[in-house]
Amino acid sequence: MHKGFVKQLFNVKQITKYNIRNSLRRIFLYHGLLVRLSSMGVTRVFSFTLAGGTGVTPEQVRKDFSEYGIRGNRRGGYLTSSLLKELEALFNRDRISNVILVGMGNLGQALSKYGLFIQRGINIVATFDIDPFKQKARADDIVYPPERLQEIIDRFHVNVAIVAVPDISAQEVCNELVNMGIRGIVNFSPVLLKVPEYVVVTNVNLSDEIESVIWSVSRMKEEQSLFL
Amino acid sequence: MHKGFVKQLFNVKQITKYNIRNSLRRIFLYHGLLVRLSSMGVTRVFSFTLAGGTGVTPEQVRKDFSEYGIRGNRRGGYLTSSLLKELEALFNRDRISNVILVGMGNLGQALSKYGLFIQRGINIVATFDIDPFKQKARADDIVYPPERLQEIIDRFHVNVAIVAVPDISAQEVCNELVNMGIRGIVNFSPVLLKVPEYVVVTNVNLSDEIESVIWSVSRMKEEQSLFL
DNA sequence: CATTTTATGTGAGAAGATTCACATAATAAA
DNA sequence: TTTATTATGTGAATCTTCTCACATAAAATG
Ligand SMILES: NC(=O)c1ccc[n+]([C@@H]2O[C@H](COP(=O)([O-])OP(=O)(O)OC[C@H]3O[C@@H](n4cnc5c(N)ncnc54)[C@H](O)[C@@H]3O)[C@@H](O)[C@H]2O)c1
Ligand SMILES: NC(=O)c1ccc[n+]([C@@H]2O[C@H](COP(=O)([O-])OP(=O)(O)OC[C@H]3O[C@@H](n4cnc5c(N)ncnc54)[C@H](O)[C@@H]3O)[C@@H](O)[C@H]2O)c1
Repeated sequence: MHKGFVKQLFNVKQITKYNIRNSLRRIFLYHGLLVRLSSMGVTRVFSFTLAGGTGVTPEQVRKDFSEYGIRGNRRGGYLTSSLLKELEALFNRDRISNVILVGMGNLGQALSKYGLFIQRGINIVATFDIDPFKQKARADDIVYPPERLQEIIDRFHVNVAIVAVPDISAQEVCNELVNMGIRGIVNFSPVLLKVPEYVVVTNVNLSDEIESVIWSVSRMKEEQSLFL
Repeated sequence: MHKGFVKQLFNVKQITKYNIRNSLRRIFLYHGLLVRLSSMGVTRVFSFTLAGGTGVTPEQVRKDFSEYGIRGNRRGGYLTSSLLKELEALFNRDRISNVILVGMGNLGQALSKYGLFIQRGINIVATFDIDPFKQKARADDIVYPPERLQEIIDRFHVNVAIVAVPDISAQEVCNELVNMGIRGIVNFSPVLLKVPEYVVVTNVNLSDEIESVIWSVSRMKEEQSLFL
Protein backbone atom coordinates (compact mmCIF):
# COMPACT_ATOMS: atom_id res chain seq x y z
CA MET A 1 0.00 0.00 0.00
CA HIS A 2 2.54 2.51 1.02
CA LYS A 3 4.94 1.96 -1.81
CA GLY A 4 5.38 3.64 -5.11
CA PHE A 5 4.93 7.25 -4.28
CA VAL A 6 6.82 9.93 -2.57
CA LYS A 7 4.52 11.46 -0.09
CA GLN A 8 4.66 14.64 1.67
CA LEU A 9 3.22 16.31 4.65
CA PHE A 10 3.00 19.97 5.19
CA ASN A 11 5.92 21.10 7.11
CA VAL A 12 6.74 22.87 10.16
CA LYS A 13 9.96 22.71 11.92
CA GLN A 14 9.97 24.36 15.23
CA ILE A 15 12.23 25.71 17.77
CA THR A 16 9.92 26.95 20.44
CA LYS A 17 7.91 24.78 22.72
CA TYR A 18 4.84 25.43 20.60
CA ASN A 19 6.11 22.68 18.50
CA ILE A 20 3.93 21.01 15.96
CA ARG A 21 4.73 17.35 16.09
CA ASN A 22 4.84 15.18 13.02
CA SER A 23 2.00 13.23 14.50
CA LEU A 24 -0.15 16.34 14.64
CA ARG A 25 0.63 17.27 11.05
CA ARG A 26 -0.61 13.87 10.07
CA ILE A 27 -3.72 14.38 12.16
CA PHE A 28 -4.48 17.32 9.86
CA LEU A 29 -4.04 15.05 6.87
CA TYR A 30 -6.36 12.45 8.32
CA HIS A 31 -8.86 15.17 9.01
CA GLY A 32 -8.76 16.54 5.49
CA LEU A 33 -9.28 13.07 4.06
CA LEU A 34 -12.04 12.36 6.52
CA VAL A 35 -13.92 15.48 5.51
CA ARG A 36 -13.86 14.28 1.93
CA LEU A 37 -14.80 10.70 2.77
CA SER A 38 -17.59 11.94 4.94
CA SER A 39 -19.02 14.09 2.16
CA MET A 40 -18.92 11.00 -0.04
CA GLY A 41 -21.14 9.21 2.42
CA VAL A 42 -18.55 6.97 4.05
CA THR A 43 -19.70 6.24 7.59
CA ARG A 44 -16.90 4.00 8.83
CA VAL A 45 -13.16 4.05 8.33
CA PHE A 46 -10.26 1.84 9.34
CA SER A 47 -6.68 2.68 10.06
CA PHE A 48 -5.76 1.31 6.65
CA THR A 49 -8.38 3.52 4.99
CA LEU A 50 -6.80 6.62 6.43
CA ALA A 51 -3.34 5.25 5.79
CA GLY A 52 -4.08 4.54 2.14
CA GLY A 53 -5.54 7.96 1.62
CA THR A 54 -2.70 9.87 3.18
CA GLY A 55 0.34 7.81 2.35
CA VAL A 56 1.33 6.63 5.78
CA THR A 57 1.17 3.17 7.31
CA PRO A 58 -1.83 1.91 9.27
CA GLU A 59 0.35 1.44 12.35
CA GLN A 60 1.29 5.06 12.18
CA VAL A 61 -2.32 6.14 12.03
CA ARG A 62 -3.14 4.12 15.11
CA LYS A 63 -0.05 5.28 16.92
CA ASP A 64 -0.94 8.89 16.18
CA PHE A 65 -4.48 8.40 17.41
CA SER A 66 -3.12 6.72 20.49
CA GLU A 67 -0.95 9.76 21.20
CA TYR A 68 -3.98 12.03 21.12
CA GLY A 69 -6.25 9.70 22.99
CA ILE A 70 -8.46 8.85 20.05
CA ARG A 71 -9.88 5.37 20.17
CA GLY A 72 -11.85 3.19 17.83
CA ASN A 73 -13.60 -0.15 18.04
CA ARG A 74 -11.38 -3.18 18.24
CA ARG A 75 -13.00 -4.62 15.26
CA GLY A 76 -15.14 -2.01 13.63
CA GLY A 77 -12.60 0.71 13.01
CA TYR A 78 -13.80 4.25 13.52
CA LEU A 79 -17.13 5.92 12.93
CA THR A 80 -16.55 8.74 10.49
CA SER A 81 -18.83 11.19 12.23
CA SER A 82 -17.51 10.72 15.74
CA LEU A 83 -13.91 10.58 14.57
CA LEU A 84 -14.44 13.88 12.77
CA LYS A 85 -15.84 15.38 15.93
CA GLU A 86 -12.96 14.12 18.01
CA LEU A 87 -10.38 15.48 15.59
CA GLU A 88 -12.08 18.84 15.34
CA ALA A 89 -12.36 19.13 19.09
CA LEU A 90 -8.68 18.30 19.23
CA PHE A 91 -7.68 21.29 17.16
CA ASN A 92 -10.31 23.74 18.21
CA ARG A 93 -12.44 23.54 15.17
CA ASP A 94 -15.64 23.78 17.08
CA ARG A 95 -15.71 27.32 15.87
CA ILE A 96 -14.54 29.11 12.75
CA SER A 97 -11.38 31.19 12.94
CA ASN A 98 -11.17 34.66 11.48
CA VAL A 99 -7.94 35.41 9.65
CA ILE A 100 -6.74 38.36 7.61
CA LEU A 101 -4.69 38.39 4.43
CA VAL A 102 -2.06 41.04 3.77
CA GLY A 103 -0.77 41.53 0.23
CA MET A 104 -3.27 41.22 -2.59
CA GLY A 105 -0.86 40.51 -5.42
CA ASN A 106 -0.95 37.39 -7.55
CA LEU A 107 -0.88 34.97 -4.70
CA GLY A 108 -3.00 36.96 -2.28
CA GLN A 109 -5.80 37.24 -4.80
CA ALA A 110 -5.75 33.52 -5.48
CA LEU A 111 -5.94 32.75 -1.79
CA SER A 112 -8.71 35.24 -1.17
CA LYS A 113 -10.85 33.69 -3.89
CA TYR A 114 -10.50 30.14 -2.62
CA GLY A 115 -13.91 29.03 -1.52
CA LEU A 116 -12.98 25.91 0.39
CA PHE A 117 -11.08 27.47 3.26
CA ILE A 118 -14.37 28.00 5.05
CA GLN A 119 -14.98 24.24 5.02
CA ARG A 120 -11.82 23.92 7.02
CA GLY A 121 -12.86 26.55 9.52
CA ILE A 122 -10.73 29.28 7.97
CA ASN A 123 -12.57 32.53 7.35
CA ILE A 124 -10.66 35.33 5.61
CA VAL A 125 -12.54 38.29 7.04
CA ALA A 126 -10.56 41.03 5.32
CA THR A 127 -7.74 41.58 2.87
CA PHE A 128 -5.19 44.41 2.83
CA ASP A 129 -2.88 46.02 0.33
CA ILE A 130 -0.76 49.13 0.32
CA ASP A 131 -1.44 49.71 -3.38
CA PRO A 132 -4.45 52.06 -3.87
CA PHE A 133 -5.10 50.49 -7.24
CA LYS A 134 -5.57 47.07 -5.69
CA GLN A 135 -7.75 48.54 -2.97
CA LYS A 136 -10.61 49.22 -5.32
CA ALA A 137 -10.35 45.97 -7.17
CA ARG A 138 -13.92 44.90 -6.59
CA ALA A 139 -16.94 46.25 -4.87
CA ASP A 140 -18.06 42.94 -3.40
CA ASP A 141 -14.62 42.04 -2.15
CA ILE A 142 -13.07 45.04 -0.48
CA VAL A 143 -9.32 45.36 -0.12
CA TYR A 144 -8.50 47.61 2.81
CA PRO A 145 -5.53 49.93 3.23
CA PRO A 146 -3.08 48.92 5.98
CA GLU A 147 -4.27 51.87 8.08
CA ARG A 148 -7.38 49.92 8.90
CA LEU A 149 -5.55 46.82 10.11
CA GLN A 150 -5.89 47.57 13.81
CA GLU A 151 -9.59 48.31 13.52
CA ILE A 152 -10.38 45.07 11.74
CA ILE A 153 -8.11 42.92 13.86
CA ASP A 154 -9.89 44.20 16.94
CA ARG A 155 -13.37 44.04 15.52
CA PHE A 156 -13.11 40.43 14.37
CA HIS A 157 -10.79 39.21 17.12
CA VAL A 158 -8.23 38.11 14.57
CA ASN A 159 -5.20 36.19 15.80
CA VAL A 160 -3.80 34.81 12.58
CA ALA A 161 -2.63 36.56 9.41
CA ILE A 162 -1.58 35.33 5.99
CA VAL A 163 1.33 37.37 4.63
CA ALA A 164 1.71 37.49 0.84
CA VAL A 165 3.76 40.63 0.35
CA PRO A 166 7.11 40.90 -1.45
CA ASP A 167 10.12 39.77 0.54
CA ILE A 168 11.37 43.32 1.09
CA SER A 169 8.19 44.30 2.92
CA ALA A 170 7.64 41.04 4.76
CA GLN A 171 9.51 41.76 8.00
CA GLU A 172 8.05 45.24 8.26
CA VAL A 173 4.50 44.00 7.74
CA CYS A 174 5.17 41.22 10.21
CA ASN A 175 6.32 43.68 12.88
CA GLU A 176 3.21 45.76 12.45
CA LEU A 177 0.95 42.74 12.66
CA VAL A 178 2.61 41.50 15.82
CA ASN A 179 2.27 44.94 17.39
CA MET A 180 -1.40 44.90 16.55
CA GLY A 181 -1.99 41.64 18.33
CA ILE A 182 -1.46 38.98 15.66
CA ARG A 183 -0.08 35.78 17.19
CA GLY A 184 0.22 33.50 14.17
CA ILE A 185 1.52 34.13 10.66
CA VAL A 186 1.47 32.05 7.49
CA ASN A 187 4.32 33.54 5.52
CA PHE A 188 4.58 33.08 1.77
CA SER A 189 7.62 35.28 1.30
CA PRO A 190 10.97 33.54 1.20
CA VAL A 191 12.38 35.34 4.22
CA LEU A 192 12.65 34.12 7.77
CA LEU A 193 10.56 36.42 9.90
CA LYS A 194 11.95 37.42 13.26
CA VAL A 195 9.19 37.39 15.81
CA PRO A 196 8.83 37.29 19.59
CA GLU A 197 8.61 33.86 21.12
CA TYR A 198 4.88 34.12 21.62
CA VAL A 199 4.25 34.31 17.87
CA VAL A 200 3.96 31.28 15.63
CA VAL A 201 5.19 31.45 12.05
CA THR A 202 4.85 28.92 9.28
CA ASN A 203 6.67 29.47 6.03
CA VAL A 204 5.35 28.21 2.74
CA ASN A 205 8.13 28.32 0.22
CA LEU A 206 6.73 27.35 -3.14
CA SER A 207 10.02 27.71 -4.97
CA ASP A 208 11.62 25.24 -2.61
CA GLU A 209 8.80 22.78 -3.12
CA ILE A 210 9.13 22.84 -6.87
CA GLU A 211 12.89 22.82 -6.81
CA SER A 212 12.95 19.81 -4.55
CA VAL A 213 10.82 17.83 -6.96
CA ILE A 214 13.08 18.81 -9.83
CA TRP A 215 16.02 17.64 -7.80
CA SER A 216 14.43 14.33 -6.89
CA VAL A 217 13.56 13.60 -10.48
CA SER A 218 16.99 14.36 -11.81
CA ARG A 219 18.55 12.34 -9.02
CA MET A 220 16.29 9.45 -9.88
CA LYS A 221 17.14 9.65 -13.55
CA GLU A 222 20.84 9.67 -12.81
CA GLU A 223 20.55 6.60 -10.69
CA GLN A 224 18.50 4.74 -13.26
CA SER A 225 21.00 5.52 -16.00
CA LEU A 226 23.60 3.58 -14.03
CA PHE A 227 21.68 0.41 -14.83
CA LEU A 228 21.55 0.88 -18.59
CA MET B 1 19.85 33.23 18.12
CA HIS B 2 17.61 30.31 17.44
CA LYS B 3 14.99 31.14 19.97
CA GLY B 4 11.81 33.05 19.82
CA PHE B 5 10.38 31.98 16.51
CA VAL B 6 8.69 28.96 15.15
CA LYS B 7 10.39 27.99 12.01
CA GLN B 8 9.41 25.81 9.26
CA LEU B 9 10.89 23.96 6.41
CA PHE B 10 9.12 22.89 3.35
CA ASN B 11 8.06 19.41 3.70
CA VAL B 12 8.31 16.12 2.10
CA LYS B 13 7.71 12.92 3.73
CA GLN B 14 8.93 10.00 1.84
CA ILE B 15 8.23 6.44 1.33
CA THR B 16 10.32 5.51 -1.66
CA LYS B 17 14.05 5.46 -1.74
CA TYR B 18 14.00 8.79 -3.55
CA ASN B 19 13.64 10.26 -0.21
CA ILE B 20 14.38 13.89 0.40
CA ARG B 21 16.27 14.13 3.60
CA ASN B 22 15.65 16.88 6.10
CA SER B 23 19.22 17.92 5.58
CA LEU B 24 18.58 18.43 1.88
CA ARG B 25 15.46 20.45 2.51
CA ARG B 26 17.57 22.72 4.65
CA ILE B 27 20.17 22.91 1.91
CA PHE B 28 17.43 24.47 -0.24
CA LEU B 29 16.75 26.98 2.50
CA TYR B 30 20.41 27.87 2.79
CA HIS B 31 20.54 28.27 -0.93
CA GLY B 32 17.55 30.57 -1.05
CA LEU B 33 19.04 32.75 1.64
CA LEU B 34 22.42 32.71 -0.03
CA VAL B 35 20.95 33.94 -3.30
CA ARG B 36 19.46 36.89 -1.46
CA LEU B 37 22.60 37.62 0.54
CA SER B 38 24.66 37.38 -2.60
CA SER B 39 22.47 39.90 -4.42
CA MET B 40 22.94 42.21 -1.44
CA GLY B 41 26.68 42.08 -1.96
CA VAL B 42 27.60 39.76 0.90
CA THR B 43 30.77 37.93 -0.08
CA ARG B 44 31.35 35.81 2.96
CA VAL B 45 29.04 33.90 5.28
CA PHE B 46 29.42 31.84 8.44
CA SER B 47 27.45 28.93 9.72
CA PHE B 48 25.72 31.26 12.15
CA THR B 49 24.80 33.63 9.31
CA LEU B 50 22.98 30.87 7.49
CA ALA B 51 21.56 29.55 10.74
CA GLY B 52 20.20 32.93 11.77
CA GLY B 53 18.63 33.47 8.39
CA THR B 54 16.92 30.12 8.19
CA GLY B 55 16.03 29.35 11.77
CA VAL B 56 18.26 26.38 12.40
CA THR B 57 21.30 26.08 14.63
CA PRO B 58 24.84 26.73 13.36
CA GLU B 59 25.81 23.16 14.24
CA GLN B 60 23.05 21.90 12.04
CA VAL B 61 24.26 23.99 9.13
CA ARG B 62 27.76 22.61 9.46
CA LYS B 63 26.53 19.09 9.93
CA ASP B 64 24.41 19.39 6.79
CA PHE B 65 27.33 20.72 4.81
CA SER B 66 29.46 17.94 6.16
CA GLU B 67 26.93 15.39 4.92
CA TYR B 68 27.14 16.77 1.40
CA GLY B 69 30.88 17.26 1.42
CA ILE B 70 30.76 21.03 1.48
CA ARG B 71 33.65 22.61 3.31
CA GLY B 72 34.59 26.10 4.39
CA ASN B 73 37.64 27.76 5.91
CA ARG B 74 38.37 26.92 9.51
CA ARG B 75 38.28 30.54 10.38
CA GLY B 76 36.88 32.49 7.50
CA GLY B 77 33.55 30.76 7.04
CA TYR B 78 32.38 30.28 3.48
CA LEU B 79 32.81 32.39 0.37
CA THR B 80 29.34 33.25 -0.88
CA SER B 81 30.15 32.75 -4.53
CA SER B 82 31.84 29.39 -4.25
CA LEU B 83 29.30 28.11 -1.73
CA LEU B 84 26.52 29.06 -4.15
CA LYS B 85 28.28 27.17 -6.91
CA GLU B 86 28.73 24.11 -4.75
CA LEU B 87 25.11 24.08 -3.68
CA GLU B 88 23.84 24.53 -7.20
CA ALA B 89 26.05 21.78 -8.50
CA LEU B 90 24.66 19.62 -5.72
CA PHE B 91 21.11 19.95 -6.93
CA ASN B 92 21.61 20.19 -10.62
CA ARG B 93 21.04 23.84 -10.98
CA ASP B 94 23.74 24.19 -13.60
CA ARG B 95 20.87 24.37 -16.02
CA ILE B 96 17.30 25.62 -15.93
CA SER B 97 14.48 23.09 -15.69
CA ASN B 98 11.40 23.29 -17.86
CA VAL B 99 8.16 22.58 -16.06
CA ILE B 100 4.51 22.74 -17.08
CA LEU B 101 1.52 23.94 -15.11
CA VAL B 102 -1.86 22.25 -15.41
CA GLY B 103 -4.94 24.07 -14.13
CA MET B 104 -5.11 27.80 -14.69
CA GLY B 105 -7.65 28.68 -12.03
CA ASN B 106 -6.98 31.05 -9.17
CA LEU B 107 -3.86 29.38 -7.98
CA GLY B 108 -2.50 28.37 -11.37
CA GLN B 109 -2.71 31.92 -12.64
CA ALA B 110 -0.89 33.25 -9.60
CA LEU B 111 1.88 30.72 -10.03
CA SER B 112 2.21 31.36 -13.74
CA LYS B 113 2.66 35.07 -13.16
CA TYR B 114 5.36 34.70 -10.55
CA GLY B 115 8.49 36.18 -12.02
CA LEU B 116 11.02 34.87 -9.54
CA PHE B 117 10.80 31.17 -10.29
CA ILE B 118 13.28 31.64 -13.10
CA GLN B 119 15.84 32.88 -10.60
CA ARG B 120 15.56 29.53 -8.95
CA GLY B 121 16.04 27.62 -12.18
CA ILE B 122 12.33 26.94 -12.61
CA ASN B 123 10.96 27.78 -16.06
CA ILE B 124 7.24 27.34 -16.64
CA VAL B 125 7.28 26.69 -20.37
CA ALA B 126 3.56 26.21 -20.86
CA THR B 127 0.27 26.25 -18.99
CA PHE B 128 -2.81 24.10 -19.62
CA ASP B 129 -6.49 24.23 -18.86
CA ILE B 130 -9.50 22.29 -19.97
CA ASP B 131 -11.68 25.39 -19.90
CA PRO B 132 -11.81 27.04 -23.36
CA PHE B 133 -12.52 30.37 -21.73
CA LYS B 134 -9.28 30.23 -19.77
CA GLN B 135 -7.39 29.14 -22.86
CA LYS B 136 -7.66 32.49 -24.52
CA ALA B 137 -7.01 34.49 -21.41
CA ARG B 138 -4.13 36.49 -22.83
CA ALA B 139 -2.35 36.70 -26.11
CA ASP B 140 1.13 36.99 -24.61
CA ASP B 141 0.63 34.14 -22.21
CA ILE B 142 -1.00 31.23 -23.99
CA VAL B 143 -2.96 28.64 -22.07
CA TYR B 144 -3.02 25.40 -24.02
CA PRO B 145 -5.74 22.75 -24.13
CA PRO B 146 -4.80 19.40 -22.58
CA GLU B 147 -4.69 17.85 -26.06
CA ARG B 148 -1.38 19.54 -26.61
CA LEU B 149 0.26 18.21 -23.46
CA GLN B 150 2.20 15.42 -25.14
CA GLU B 151 3.51 17.69 -27.85
CA ILE B 152 4.82 20.29 -25.40
CA ILE B 153 6.21 17.77 -22.94
CA ASP B 154 8.21 16.20 -25.72
CA ARG B 155 9.30 19.43 -27.33
CA PHE B 156 10.66 20.97 -24.12
CA HIS B 157 11.81 17.75 -22.50
CA VAL B 158 9.60 18.39 -19.49
CA ASN B 159 9.90 16.04 -16.53
CA VAL B 160 8.07 17.97 -13.85
CA ALA B 161 4.50 19.30 -13.70
CA ILE B 162 2.67 21.55 -11.30
CA VAL B 163 -0.92 20.38 -10.78
CA ALA B 164 -3.45 23.01 -9.72
CA VAL B 165 -6.74 21.45 -10.77
CA PRO B 166 -9.74 20.73 -8.53
CA ASP B 167 -9.47 17.65 -6.37
CA ILE B 168 -11.94 15.65 -8.47
CA SER B 169 -9.75 15.96 -11.56
CA ALA B 170 -6.40 15.62 -9.86
CA GLN B 171 -5.90 11.85 -10.09
CA GLU B 172 -7.07 11.75 -13.68
CA VAL B 173 -4.75 14.58 -14.72
CA CYS B 174 -1.96 12.91 -12.82
CA ASN B 175 -2.44 9.62 -14.66
CA GLU B 176 -2.33 11.37 -18.01
CA LEU B 177 0.80 13.25 -17.09
CA VAL B 178 2.57 10.11 -15.94
CA ASN B 179 1.61 8.33 -19.15
CA MET B 180 3.07 11.20 -21.11
CA GLY B 181 6.41 10.94 -19.40
CA ILE B 182 6.15 13.26 -16.40
CA ARG B 183 8.27 11.98 -13.51
CA GLY B 184 7.70 14.63 -10.85
CA ILE B 185 4.54 16.40 -9.68
CA VAL B 186 3.94 19.30 -7.35
CA ASN B 187 0.35 18.75 -6.31
CA PHE B 188 -1.75 21.57 -4.87
CA SER B 189 -4.96 19.59 -4.62
CA PRO B 190 -5.75 18.02 -1.26
CA VAL B 191 -5.78 14.46 -2.53
CA LEU B 192 -3.07 11.85 -2.31
CA LEU B 193 -2.08 10.97 -5.85
CA LYS B 194 -1.42 7.33 -6.61
CA VAL B 195 1.58 7.07 -8.88
CA PRO B 196 4.07 4.42 -9.94
CA GLU B 197 7.19 4.16 -7.84
CA TYR B 198 9.30 5.97 -10.39
CA VAL B 199 7.28 9.17 -9.98
CA VAL B 200 7.93 11.75 -7.28
CA VAL B 201 5.05 13.71 -5.80
CA THR B 202 5.12 16.61 -3.38
CA ASN B 203 1.87 17.86 -1.92
CA VAL B 204 1.37 21.45 -0.94
CA ASN B 205 -1.67 21.68 1.26
CA LEU B 206 -2.35 25.31 2.01
CA SER B 207 -5.41 24.65 4.14
CA ASP B 208 -3.37 22.44 6.42
CA GLU B 209 -0.68 25.09 6.71
CA ILE B 210 -3.14 27.76 7.79
CA GLU B 211 -5.06 25.43 10.02
CA SER B 212 -1.93 24.34 11.80
CA VAL B 213 -1.05 27.93 12.64
CA ILE B 214 -4.55 28.55 13.94
CA TRP B 215 -4.21 25.47 16.07
CA SER B 216 -0.81 26.47 17.43
CA VAL B 217 -2.05 29.92 18.36
CA SER B 218 -5.12 28.69 20.17
CA ARG B 219 -3.07 26.06 21.91
CA MET B 220 -0.63 28.72 23.00
CA LYS B 221 -3.36 30.99 24.27
CA GLU B 222 -4.92 28.19 26.27
CA GLU B 223 -1.64 27.42 27.90
CA GLN B 224 -0.96 31.03 28.78
CA SER B 225 -4.38 31.45 30.33
CA LEU B 226 -3.40 28.82 32.88
CA PHE B 227 -0.91 31.28 34.37
CA LEU B 228 -3.33 34.12 34.87
C1' DC C 1 57.38 33.96 14.61
C1' DA C 2 54.80 32.55 18.65
C1' DT C 3 50.38 33.20 20.68
C1' DT C 4 45.61 34.09 20.80
C1' DT C 5 41.35 34.14 18.78
C1' DT C 6 37.63 32.35 16.17
C1' DA C 7 35.02 29.37 13.31
C1' DT C 8 34.91 24.90 11.26
C1' DG C 9 34.26 19.65 11.24
C1' DT C 10 32.80 15.64 13.38
C1' DG C 11 32.36 11.69 16.81
C1' DA C 12 29.51 10.48 20.56
C1' DG C 13 25.44 10.87 22.96
C1' DA C 14 20.56 12.27 23.28
C1' DA C 15 16.18 12.82 21.53
C1' DG C 16 12.67 11.87 18.39
C1' DA C 17 10.07 9.25 15.02
C1' DT C 18 8.81 4.95 12.87
C1' DT C 19 8.25 0.08 12.52
C1' DC C 20 7.46 -4.41 14.46
C1' DA C 21 5.11 -7.75 16.89
C1' DC C 22 1.66 -9.30 19.43
C1' DA C 23 -1.84 -9.08 23.16
C1' DT C 24 -6.61 -7.58 23.24
C1' DA C 25 -11.34 -6.73 22.35
C1' DA C 26 -15.20 -6.47 19.39
C1' DT C 27 -17.75 -8.69 15.90
C1' DA C 28 -19.12 -12.52 12.97
C1' DA C 29 -19.72 -17.25 12.17
C1' DA C 30 -20.70 -21.87 13.45
C1' DT D 1 -22.87 -20.03 23.25
C1' DT D 2 -18.44 -21.16 21.71
C1' DT D 3 -14.99 -20.40 18.28
C1' DA D 4 -12.81 -17.94 14.63
C1' DT D 5 -11.77 -13.74 12.62
C1' DT D 6 -10.31 -9.17 12.20
C1' DA D 7 -8.80 -4.66 13.50
C1' DT D 8 -7.23 -2.00 17.27
C1' DG D 9 -3.71 -0.36 20.83
C1' DT D 10 0.80 -0.16 22.48
C1' DG D 11 5.49 -1.61 24.49
C1' DA D 12 9.93 -2.64 22.61
C1' DA D 13 13.27 -2.36 19.08
C1' DT D 14 15.07 0.13 15.37
C1' DC D 15 16.14 3.78 12.67
C1' DT D 16 16.73 8.73 11.93
C1' DT D 17 17.72 13.28 13.22
C1' DC D 18 19.61 16.71 16.28
C1' DT D 19 22.64 18.51 19.89
C1' DC D 20 26.82 18.78 22.42
C1' DA D 21 31.51 19.06 23.10
C1' DC D 22 35.77 19.63 21.65
C1' DA D 23 39.80 18.86 18.62
C1' DT D 24 41.50 21.37 14.67
C1' DA D 25 42.90 24.71 11.34
C1' DA D 26 43.05 29.26 9.62
C1' DA D 27 43.58 34.03 10.52
C1' DA D 28 44.81 37.91 13.49
C1' DT D 29 47.63 39.93 16.90
C1' DG D 30 51.70 41.22 19.33
N1 LIG E 1 2.99 34.19 -6.81
C1 LIG E 1 3.65 33.06 -6.62
O1 LIG E 1 3.39 32.09 -7.27
C2 LIG E 1 4.73 32.99 -5.59
C3 LIG E 1 5.60 31.90 -5.60
C4 LIG E 1 6.59 31.81 -4.64
C5 LIG E 1 6.71 32.81 -3.70
N2 LIG E 1 5.88 33.85 -3.70
C6 LIG E 1 6.04 34.91 -2.69
O2 LIG E 1 4.80 35.32 -2.20
C7 LIG E 1 4.80 36.71 -1.97
C8 LIG E 1 3.69 37.34 -2.77
O3 LIG E 1 3.86 37.00 -4.12
P1 LIG E 1 3.02 37.69 -5.27
O4 LIG E 1 3.39 37.04 -6.52
O5 LIG E 1 1.60 37.74 -4.88
O6 LIG E 1 3.63 39.17 -5.25
P2 LIG E 1 2.97 40.49 -5.86
O7 LIG E 1 4.09 41.46 -6.06
O8 LIG E 1 2.11 40.14 -7.00
O9 LIG E 1 2.03 41.02 -4.70
C9 LIG E 1 2.49 41.60 -3.54
C10 LIG E 1 1.41 42.55 -3.04
O10 LIG E 1 1.79 43.04 -1.76
C11 LIG E 1 1.44 44.41 -1.71
N3 LIG E 1 2.24 45.06 -0.67
C12 LIG E 1 3.53 45.45 -0.73
N4 LIG E 1 3.91 45.99 0.44
C13 LIG E 1 2.83 45.96 1.24
C14 LIG E 1 2.60 46.39 2.57
N5 LIG E 1 3.57 46.94 3.30
N6 LIG E 1 1.36 46.22 3.09
C15 LIG E 1 0.39 45.64 2.36
N7 LIG E 1 0.56 45.21 1.09
C16 LIG E 1 1.77 45.37 0.55
C17 LIG E 1 1.71 44.94 -3.10
O11 LIG E 1 0.97 46.11 -3.36
C18 LIG E 1 1.24 43.77 -3.95
O12 LIG E 1 -0.11 43.88 -4.30
C19 LIG E 1 6.17 37.21 -2.38
O13 LIG E 1 7.00 37.31 -1.24
C20 LIG E 1 6.68 36.12 -3.28
O14 LIG E 1 8.09 36.02 -3.23
C21 LIG E 1 4.88 33.96 -4.63
N1 LIG F 1 -6.71 28.84 -4.57
C1 LIG F 1 -6.26 28.52 -3.38
O1 LIG F 1 -5.92 29.42 -2.61
C2 LIG F 1 -6.17 27.12 -2.91
C3 LIG F 1 -5.97 26.84 -1.56
C4 LIG F 1 -5.88 25.52 -1.14
C5 LIG F 1 -5.97 24.49 -2.05
N2 LIG F 1 -6.18 24.76 -3.36
C6 LIG F 1 -6.28 23.67 -4.30
O2 LIG F 1 -5.58 23.95 -5.49
C7 LIG F 1 -6.29 23.46 -6.61
C8 LIG F 1 -6.56 24.61 -7.55
O3 LIG F 1 -7.25 25.61 -6.86
P1 LIG F 1 -7.91 26.84 -7.61
O4 LIG F 1 -8.46 27.74 -6.58
O5 LIG F 1 -6.94 27.39 -8.58
O6 LIG F 1 -9.13 26.12 -8.37
P2 LIG F 1 -9.94 26.67 -9.62
O7 LIG F 1 -11.20 25.93 -9.64
O8 LIG F 1 -9.94 28.15 -9.59
O9 LIG F 1 -9.05 26.24 -10.87
C9 LIG F 1 -8.96 24.93 -11.33
C10 LIG F 1 -8.69 24.99 -12.82
O10 LIG F 1 -8.40 23.69 -13.30
C11 LIG F 1 -9.04 23.54 -14.56
N3 LIG F 1 -9.22 22.12 -14.83
C12 LIG F 1 -10.17 21.30 -14.33
N4 LIG F 1 -10.00 20.05 -14.81
C13 LIG F 1 -8.94 20.10 -15.63
C14 LIG F 1 -8.29 19.12 -16.43
N5 LIG F 1 -8.69 17.86 -16.47
N6 LIG F 1 -7.22 19.52 -17.16
C15 LIG F 1 -6.81 20.80 -17.14
N7 LIG F 1 -7.38 21.74 -16.40
C16 LIG F 1 -8.44 21.40 -15.65
C17 LIG F 1 -10.32 24.32 -14.43
O11 LIG F 1 -10.79 24.70 -15.72
C18 LIG F 1 -9.88 25.52 -13.61
O12 LIG F 1 -9.44 26.59 -14.43
C19 LIG F 1 -7.57 22.83 -6.07
O13 LIG F 1 -7.37 21.43 -5.94
C20 LIG F 1 -7.71 23.45 -4.72
O14 LIG F 1 -8.36 22.60 -3.81
C21 LIG F 1 -6.27 26.06 -3.80
